[in-house]
This record gives sequence, C-alpha cells and structure tokens, in this order.
Amino acid sequence: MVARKSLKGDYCPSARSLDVIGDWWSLLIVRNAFDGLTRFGEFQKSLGIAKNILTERLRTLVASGILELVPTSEGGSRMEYRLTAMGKDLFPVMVALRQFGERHLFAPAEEHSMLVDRATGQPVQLDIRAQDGRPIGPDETVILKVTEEK
Amino acid sequence: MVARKSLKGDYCPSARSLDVIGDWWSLLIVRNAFDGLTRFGEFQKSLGIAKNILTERLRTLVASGILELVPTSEGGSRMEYRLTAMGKDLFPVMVALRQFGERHLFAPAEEHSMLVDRATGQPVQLDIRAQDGRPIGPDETVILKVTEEK
DNA sequence: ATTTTTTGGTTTAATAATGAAACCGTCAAC
DNA sequence: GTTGACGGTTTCATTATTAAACCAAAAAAT
Repeated sequence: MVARKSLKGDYCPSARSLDVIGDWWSLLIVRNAFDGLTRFGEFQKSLGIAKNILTERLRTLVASGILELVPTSEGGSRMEYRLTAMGKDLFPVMVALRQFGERHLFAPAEEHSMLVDRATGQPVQLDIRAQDGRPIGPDETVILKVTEEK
Repeated sequence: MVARKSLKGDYCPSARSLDVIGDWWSLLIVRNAFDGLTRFGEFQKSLGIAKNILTERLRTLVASGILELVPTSEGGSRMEYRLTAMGKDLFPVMVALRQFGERHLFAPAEEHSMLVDRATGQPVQLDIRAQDGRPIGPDETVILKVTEEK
C-alpha cells in the first residue's frame, strides 16, 4: 500500500464527502450521535468498536468539524462529543441511508426502528425534486462536469 | 481482528445499509455507475482502485443486488455492470452526500460538478419533510425504537 | 488466418488499517 | 484515601488493501 488515496482534490462533492465520512465507522458514530449519544464510553459500548479506533475516528470527526468536544452539561470537568451544525447537516444522508435500508434490507414482516416527526409521530419523508417541485429520479438528471480551463 | 462485525442483525435500517455499501469503495463505484460507467476497466481507471479489490467489490455489489452483470449492449460476448432498480434507489444517498459536500467541503470560489435536471438544466433539490409537507430537521425528529417482546 | 492488443481478471508479496487486550492517569464516589 | 469508572494509549496479532506481475479469452489489426 501507499497510504489510502485521498479524494480531497476531487471536483465531485460526493467524493469529497466520502473522503471525510466514507470509512467504516464514521457514519455509524454519527448515526449514534443523532440518536443522542455523546460520551466516549457510550459510543464504544454501542458500536463494539476497538477503543483505539474510536479514539482516532472521534478525533478525525472533530478535526473535520462534524463533532465538537464540549464540557459536559452537568458541570463536571468531563467532556462530551456533540454534533456541530455541520454535523447535523448530515441528517439527509442518514435519512437517505435509512430509507434505502427500510426498502431493501428488511424482510417484509421484519421490524425496524423508525424516524418520526416528534410533534406528530408520523414518519418523515425524503424526496428529490426539480426546481419546479416535480419529483425527479436518476435518469432525469445529469452530472454537469466542470470544464477546467488551461 | 476477528472478522469485521456485520450489522446484518441490527434493527436500524441505516446500519444495515452501511453494512452493504458502507465500505471505502462501494459508494464510489456506485457514484460512477450513476455517472454512466459500466465496464470493469472504466471503474478501475477512474477510481485508481487495485484490481483485485475492484473484483471483490463488484462481486459483492452484484451479490447484494445493487449491480447486475449483463451482456454489453453492443452485442459482443463481453459483460457490463449496470445499476439495478435497487441500485438506483441509492440515488437519494448520493444526492445527500453531494449536497453535504457542496455545502461544507468546497472553498467559496471553488468549482465543482453539479447535478441538474436533464430537462431544464436546473439543480435538483433534496428535502426532508413531515407528512404535512413542512420541512423538518434532526431536532424535530425521534428514532422510534422497536421494543422486543420476550 | 495470424499476430497483437485490450479486457477482465487472478496471484503473490509487501504494507497499512483494524482489532483485542493489557495498561494507565485522572476524576468521582464512597 | 481507597475503589472503581472513564477516557484513553500502547502493544501485538490479524485482516484488508495495494502494486505489480501474470494470464486466458476476446477484439482488433494486419
């Protein structure tokens, strides 16, 4: 190997995102953060991740601005990991992953957790629309390449 | 190590999704598939992935129903990898990742590729809404846990 | 028809990432 | 002031990824 290739220079925004959160554990940590977990031990226990790996992942997530390390709300000198505004912007990614899983990765009768509107208890919806509000799928879209001037 | 832990049994749909496409390369392959790539060589060249790893990832993606191996459209006896309907259902995930990258991972003046409506050339939008159509964020939602009966 | 090239891999050996377990300093509770 | 939990760090073994060499079959060129 020669160090895993970084996609930092890629012009594709998805690639850059994957460069930051595309490894095995990061999104699982973020998911649990959305779920309310904040402490090292909580993440470690809930994921069964090795502690040294968790340490490194948390550090990277903090370094890239997705999590922040703040003094614990109960006054002690301990710290806790919280989603930043940027981190919360990963919400659509989590919802999209959830939706895909619900549709394709569960047996018909199999139960799974659900993401619902806190106010009404109704499930939330994700949709992709054109500017005019019309729902749009992959076949009706194109990726516009940036043409590089010399 | 003792074999990487599988999340297959997890009740959380996001976790299951990550179990299938959460590794380093799979989503990049899928992104390129959305971008129109179909051949082994195309993926290999565009990603710079080691060939044996690509072989394995493609096999897994086919096995999980995201890609399928079909005779190439130009009649020859060669094969090409195409997104299945299930694979195309990853579209929202790709769009969400793209949106996150656009917002947070590019310098203000930096150029990036764009996903647009083929018909109008206008950028597509992704949004998450409550049943009543009101846009909804992570703080207004709860993950409803499945309670397991004994 | 024969040679050459491209395609789509497989194999092998080296290197990097990950994991489990042991260890350790600090803080909090008792 | 001792004990245990918390949040790591270190070490070592194992697994994953890579680059490079190799190879058979199909396509293209001659």
